[in-house]
Amino acid sequence: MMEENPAVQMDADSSKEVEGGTLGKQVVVMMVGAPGSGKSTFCNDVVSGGPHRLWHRVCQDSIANGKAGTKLQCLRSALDALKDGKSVFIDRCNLDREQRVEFVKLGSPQVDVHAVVLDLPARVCISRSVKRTDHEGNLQGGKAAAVVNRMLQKKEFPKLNEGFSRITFCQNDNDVQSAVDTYRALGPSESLPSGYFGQKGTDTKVQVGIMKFLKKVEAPEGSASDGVKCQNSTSKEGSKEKDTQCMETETIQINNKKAAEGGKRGDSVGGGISSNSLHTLAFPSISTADFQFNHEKASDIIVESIDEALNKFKNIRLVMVDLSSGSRILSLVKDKAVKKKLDPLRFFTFAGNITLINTEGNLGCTVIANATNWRLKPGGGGVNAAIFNAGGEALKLATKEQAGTISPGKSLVVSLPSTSPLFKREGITHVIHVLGPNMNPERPNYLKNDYVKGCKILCEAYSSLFESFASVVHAQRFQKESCNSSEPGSSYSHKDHTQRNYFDKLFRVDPKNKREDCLESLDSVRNKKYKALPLECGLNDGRDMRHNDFAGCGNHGDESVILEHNENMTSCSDITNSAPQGMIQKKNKKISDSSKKNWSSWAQALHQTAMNPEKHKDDILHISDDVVVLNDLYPKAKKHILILSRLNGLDELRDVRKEHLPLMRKMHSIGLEWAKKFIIDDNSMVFRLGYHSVPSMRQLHLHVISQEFDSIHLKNKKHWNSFNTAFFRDSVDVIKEIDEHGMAMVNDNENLLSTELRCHRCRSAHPNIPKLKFHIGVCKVPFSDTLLQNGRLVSGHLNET
DNA sequence: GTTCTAGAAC
DNA sequence: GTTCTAGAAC
Repeated sequence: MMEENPAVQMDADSSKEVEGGTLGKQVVVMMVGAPGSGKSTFCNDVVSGGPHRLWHRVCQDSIANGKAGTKLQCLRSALDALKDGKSVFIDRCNLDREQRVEFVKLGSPQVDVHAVVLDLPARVCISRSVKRTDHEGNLQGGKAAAVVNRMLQKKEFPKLNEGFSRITFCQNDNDVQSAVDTYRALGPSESLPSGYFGQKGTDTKVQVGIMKFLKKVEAPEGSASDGVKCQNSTSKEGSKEKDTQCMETETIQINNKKAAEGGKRGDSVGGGISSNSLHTLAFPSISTADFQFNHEKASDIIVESIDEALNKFKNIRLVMVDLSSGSRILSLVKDKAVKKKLDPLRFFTFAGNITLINTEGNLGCTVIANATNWRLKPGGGGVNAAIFNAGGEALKLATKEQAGTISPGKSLVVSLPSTSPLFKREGITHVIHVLGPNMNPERPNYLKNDYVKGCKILCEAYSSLFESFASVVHAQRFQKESCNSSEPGSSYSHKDHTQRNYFDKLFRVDPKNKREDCLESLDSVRNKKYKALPLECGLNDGRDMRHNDFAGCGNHGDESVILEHNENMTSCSDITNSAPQGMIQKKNKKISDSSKKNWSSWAQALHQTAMNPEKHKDDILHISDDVVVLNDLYPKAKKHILILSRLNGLDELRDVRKEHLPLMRKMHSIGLEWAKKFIIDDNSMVFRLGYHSVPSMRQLHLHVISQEFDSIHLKNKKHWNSFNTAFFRDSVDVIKEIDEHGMAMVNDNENLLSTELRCHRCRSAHPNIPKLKFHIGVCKVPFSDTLLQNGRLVSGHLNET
C-alpha cells in the first residue's frame, strides 16, 4: 500500500470536479529544474487550475509521510496513480539523465512522457531557495545557494531520445505561465503535440553563440537526430541500454507521426517547434507536375536529397506538400522516407495547400519553396501560379528585383515584403523559387527524355533549395539571437518573431539598439540614429543616392580651389543643379574644412611606391607609365590587389576630376584584366573593383578584391565596412559620375565604418567579426541585383560590361 | 594601414 | 575566464 501524502489528497479533491467523459491518453510530466526553480508551484498551478484532467503530483521531498522519500517510492506512487487513470507530475529535480531514466519507463502506448524544464537563471533559483522557510525538502536558508550551484553544474537537459515525446523549455516566468496554461487546458481526451517546445538554454559553460556555429552545441534539433543515430546504433553504451533507447525512440517516432498526421487535421503540430528549435521549410515536388518528370526517379532523388540535407543542417525540418492526399509523388516519397528511416520529426509529407501552410496546416513555417518557371513569372497553373497569386504583387516585384530568369537546378531566395498577403496571413518571410528539369516537350529547355541530365539537375535543384533554406535559417537565427540576447527574459510570439526578423532586415537596425528598436518605424530609426545611412531597404548595398555625399566641392576648402583644379568644371552651383540632393548637402557641410589632408608617415607608403616603383620591385606585379599593380600588403580576401595611379598629387577619390577620366578608365580596365586572370585560375571567384571614399593611404588606388573575403587580415568592423557599405565606391559608378558630373561622390560619413556588420549576400546582421566571417563562409545566397548590375561584380559567369 | 592592450561583453 | 572591440601609438 502506498504512502499517503498531501499530493494524493490534492488529487482526490480535484478529481471530484472532473466532469464525466472518456479518458484519453495519460501523461507523465517530469519536472526538470533546480531547487527554487518553481517545480512544485508549477504542478500546483496546473492541478488547481481546473477540472480538465485528473492529476497526481509525486513529490520526493514529501512522499514519506510528509518527509523526503526514495526514488522507488516515487515510482510506486506514480504507477499507482497511472493505474487509477490519473496523469502524473514527477516533482523532483531530475537534472540528469540517470535521475530520469526509470521514470521515463513509465511511458507506454497509453502513456506519454513529457518533460518540462524550468531553466531559470541560477540566481533566481538561489534567491528563492534562500528566502523560503517552508520548503518540503528543507532546502532553504544559506545552504541553498551551494546546493543549487552544485546541482546546476551537473545539469543535463532532457532529450527526446531518452524517451520523452514532448519537452518544454521555460526560461522565464512568461514561459512558465504559458506551459502551465497548456497543461491546465489539457482535457482528458486530448494529447499535446510531440517535439521540443520553447527555447533551450545552454547546459554547458561555453559561449552558446560560437558553439552553435561550430555545431558543437546543438539546440534540441541535435537531439532529434540522436534518434536516427540510435537506429544505426554505434553507441558505446551497453546493449541492454541501447535496446531500451531504440525501442523508446521508435515510440517517439510513432508519436510524432501521429502528431504530423494531426497537422493535417489542423492540430497544432510544430506550433512550438516553429518558435525556436526546428525551422520548417514547406516545399512542393519539383518537376513532377507540368514538367512531367518520372515520379519513381523523382521520389528517389527527393528522399536522397532530404536525407543529405537533414544530416548537413541539424536545425531544419522539411515538409513536402502536395494538394491532394492521393498524390502519387507524395505517397512514393512517404514510403521511401520510411524505408530510408528518415527522422519523422524532421521530415514528413503534408496534403494541403502550400499557400495556407500555417493557417490550415499550422506548421509554424516561415519559408516556402516554389517550383517556378525559368522566367520567374506567375502563371502556368499549378503551384507556381498558386504561390505567385497568394504572394500578390509584392512577391512579383520582390522576385523581379532579384532576378529576371533562373536556370534549371538553381534556386532564388526572395525576401517577402510585409505587404504580401503570404506574409500577413501566413507569416511567411521568404519564398525560395526553384527551377527543376523539364521533361515536357511543350515547355522550354526540354531535356528530350535525357534522365541522366534530368536526374542531375533535379538533384541540384533540391540541393540548392535546401542550401538556400539553411542560409535563410542561419540569417534568421542570428537576428533572433541579437534580439533575444538583449533581453534574456523576453518572450514573444511566432508572429512577432518573424515580423521582427523582417523589420530588422528591412530597416537595417543595429543589433546594439536592442529589441525595442527592432520594431521602430523606418522614419524614427532613421531620424534617431542612422540619419546618414542609405535609405534603401532590404537588400541594401548602400547605393541610395539620397544620402550620398558629393564631397568634391568642399574637400578643397572653397570653390576657387576646384575651379583652379578643374578647368572643365564651371562652378559648384552648376554641379548642384544636376547632382543628387545628398551631394548638395555635403558641399555645404564641407565648405569650411581644411584644404589639404596631412598624411601620416605610415600612410605615405603607396605614394612612395608610385613615385619610385623600381625601389619596390619585389612587391610589384606590374609597372607602366601610369599605374603600378601590387598585392595589398594586408589582403582582406584571397585575392586583393591595388591598381595604383602614379600621378603625383592625385591622392584620393575626392581629388579626381574630369581630366582624370582616361586614367580612371585605364585603372579600371587593368583591374578587370587582373580579375579575369584570377578567375581563369579559379572560376568560383567573384571580384569587385572600387575605391574607398576616404582612403587610409595616400595616392589614388583602385581595390580589386575577391568577394569571399577569406583572409586573416580582415579583423575588424572597419575592414569589413570599408568594402561592404557605401563607403566603397564601385569603379564603374565612379567613372560614370566623373563622366557626367566631373567628379565622383564620396561617402565619408564615419558612421558607415562603424555601422552594423551585415552579410554582403543575404544582408543578415552579425554581432561581431568572427560570427560574420563564419557566416560569409557558408552563405550561398546570390548577390543582390544591385551588385549584379552594371558590371559591379566580375565573375566567370557574369558580363562585366 | 597595423599592433597593442584595457576593458567591455559574454 | 575568454573573446572581442575600440582607441592610442606608430
